[in-house]
Amino acid sequence: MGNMTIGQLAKESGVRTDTIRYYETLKLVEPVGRTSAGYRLYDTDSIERVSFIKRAKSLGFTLSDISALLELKSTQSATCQEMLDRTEAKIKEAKDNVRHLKHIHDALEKLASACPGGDIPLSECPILDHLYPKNKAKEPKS
Amino acid sequence: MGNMTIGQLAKESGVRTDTIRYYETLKLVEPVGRTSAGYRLYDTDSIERVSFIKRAKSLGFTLSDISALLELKSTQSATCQEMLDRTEAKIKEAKDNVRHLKHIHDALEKLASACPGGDIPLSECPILDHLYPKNKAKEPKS
DNA sequence: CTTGACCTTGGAGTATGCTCCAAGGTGTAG
DNA sequence: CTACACCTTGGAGCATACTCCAAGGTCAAG
Repeated sequence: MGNMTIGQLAKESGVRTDTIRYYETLKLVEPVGRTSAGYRLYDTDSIERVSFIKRAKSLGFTLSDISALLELKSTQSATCQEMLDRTEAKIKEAKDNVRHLKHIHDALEKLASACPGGDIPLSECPILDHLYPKNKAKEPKS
Repeated sequence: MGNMTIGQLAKESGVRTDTIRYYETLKLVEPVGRTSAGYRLYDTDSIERVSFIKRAKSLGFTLSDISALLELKSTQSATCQEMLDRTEAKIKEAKDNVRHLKHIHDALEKLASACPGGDIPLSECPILDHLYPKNKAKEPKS
């Protein structure tokens, strides 16, 4: 086997040739061989492997995570539990990120709802005043 | 005014001196003057300004956004509406990010719930099979 | 006068995941 | 034989927001 050049693998997997070569430097993919001229050769398994990287990435796994997953996969004694553990760690990460972003979102919403918008001068904007509270610092109630 | 060195400003604002100098290269802060020896001098306004950057950053504004906000702030004719617009753009960004992360989260949850975990060999793991579906490709039902 | 904490500048390094480039070799169609 | 598309390598660049370093000047205490 070894019926595909890097360009063809790129087309099949939807990943650029440069990216595939970059993945090779990270030992995520390896050509199955080389032509006499030095061209990398790949087979259908390579497509699966590159597609796997793509899918895992879309689920939030970093290339470093993926490297670990591929190592795990090639370990004879590896169990489902280990895969589940990694997945759950990623779920926790996603949850934490969602929580953080929601916090930001809510704070922004709160600010926005306090702002009347329109042609009111910026110096009286409650959003800006919250962020940069030096405006109208003190102004006796007289 | 100009009663503070960069180290004191750092302490007051909770931002490192290096970071303040970095912000200076981006024109986000400027010392109000220099000593005869060339030391940067700041005043209490500088604390407000650096604190503003810190707060805006915590709400998801990038340094580039913040640069634009500061420019807006120094514009005479600026209105509340412009601040509100920027805030709402950030809200949309946050929403989009939350949506994306939730999507990832849900996909991961779904995978995790299909996985029994335990000592089952990885070759039979439904998570891995989803990501790298070459396992047990075909196996007649015999 | 020395020590030590502070300040200066310019530039390099970190992390992530590519993306692009130059200079050259290869392979195929007409 | 000549295009032209493809392949090779090594290395640089991008974006973001710092962070650290070296080599040197400054300042206050003892």
